[in-house]
Amino acid sequence: MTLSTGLPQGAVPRLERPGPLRDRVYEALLELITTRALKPGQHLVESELAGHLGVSRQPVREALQRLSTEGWVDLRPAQGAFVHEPTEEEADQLLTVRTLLEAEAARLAAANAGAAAIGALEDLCAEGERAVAADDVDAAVATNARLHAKVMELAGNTVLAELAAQVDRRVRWYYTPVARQRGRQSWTEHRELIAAIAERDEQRATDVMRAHTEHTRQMYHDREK
Amino acid sequence: MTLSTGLPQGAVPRLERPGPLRDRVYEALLELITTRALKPGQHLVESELAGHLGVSRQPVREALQRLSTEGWVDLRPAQGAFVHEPTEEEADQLLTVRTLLEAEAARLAAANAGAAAIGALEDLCAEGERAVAADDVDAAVATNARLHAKVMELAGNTVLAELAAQVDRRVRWYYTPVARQRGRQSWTEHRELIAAIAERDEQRATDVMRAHTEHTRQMYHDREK
DNA sequence: CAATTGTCTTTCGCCTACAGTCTACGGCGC
DNA sequence: GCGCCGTAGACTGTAGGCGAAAGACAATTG
Repeated sequence: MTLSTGLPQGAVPRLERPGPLRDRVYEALLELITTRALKPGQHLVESELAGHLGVSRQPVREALQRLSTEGWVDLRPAQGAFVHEPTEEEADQLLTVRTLLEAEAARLAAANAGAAAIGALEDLCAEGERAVAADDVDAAVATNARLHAKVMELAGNTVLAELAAQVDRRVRWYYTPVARQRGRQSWTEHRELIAAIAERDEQRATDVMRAHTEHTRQMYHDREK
Repeated sequence: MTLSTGLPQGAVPRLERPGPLRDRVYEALLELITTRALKPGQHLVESELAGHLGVSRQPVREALQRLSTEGWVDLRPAQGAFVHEPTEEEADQLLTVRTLLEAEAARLAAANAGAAAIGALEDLCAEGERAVAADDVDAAVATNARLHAKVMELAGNTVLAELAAQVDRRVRWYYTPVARQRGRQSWTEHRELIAAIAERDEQRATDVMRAHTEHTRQMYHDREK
């Protein structure tokens, strides 16, 4: 389809605006937290962050509040923001929820997936296996995230996807030390999941995904032994 | 136990502070939205709201952003906040997620519940049945919410509870016209649920809760026919 | 020496002011 | 009469400032 100008639809890159400052601050802070540059329990002072990022306090405040609602920081009244400190119990609860959401996504994906989608999944899986074979842990982790995201996309449930995205991100934060260790087995499980989806076997897809995330939990509990 | 002043511990009601202004604005706006005083699609102008509530724009902005992350309003850049407009598809997706979360809560509740807790559930159920018998729809709806909240509490998973609370609230918003109609059958299902929990039958508790919320969905789809 | 109290610093919560951007409307040319 | 452009208004986005509450520390008193 073309516009009245004769230009193809997506040709003009909509001249990217910097976008709302608060969003960029949000992403910057989230990056700092997930990378452990800001440590759990640390007191985040608005004026410091503002100065450090070269903006005013207002966008920082708004970013912090959003981070608070999403569970990344705790906002103690009249005292400020502190990077949230994960507890054993919370990590476990998060993983329970994640298992639930991902399993449902797998089920829906199995119900909805078309041939093209399954091909895309297999491509991602192959990419991940290559990364593992090459001992490129970062690439493997990244591809893992993309694979799960793709499954979620195939589920076709926006609400579910948004919840899962948040939960997933936090789970990854808690479990980063663990995740790096269990690269290999993870991908054989992925293969099985894709097979189940390809066969449109909802029950099996659910079970496989449930087992998959449960393995992560087991790994976590066995971690420092 | 007494303090050195001789005052009993809980006697001083900790003199409740008005709490952060942004939170009160948040609750006020949420109330206005859920009661339909602010209609879906309506443009919310910060300065208007601020003037109307007798505060400055800042707390209003912060409240709006929080409402945005929780899906109550849509925040279009450089244009402002608009009350979110529910779609068929979204309502359905939300209900799917709710089913999922509530079913899991029921399962966990069945696994954890003690005798005292089950008694509390039965009390709530009786209260609800009385409300239905008296045709007090508002009380029945309120008790319904408390019952579900109690089950969620028994599940003992904070993360799950928080997610469910948000989803539940939005579902109630979408389905308020429907919910009022299906008072009676709802409570017989509640009885069944409590029985399953009392017997610590996780599978049955899950199934009952799933069927329970699924009935709500059916009712919704049949609504305007 | 311990408990308490007064003060002091730090930081937040909120308000006001200014700049940027989008929308709507009226005038102008075709 | 129709469409385009320019301008004005309105609202949001960002910045900076003031008052107040919470915590820390030291001086004081029993």
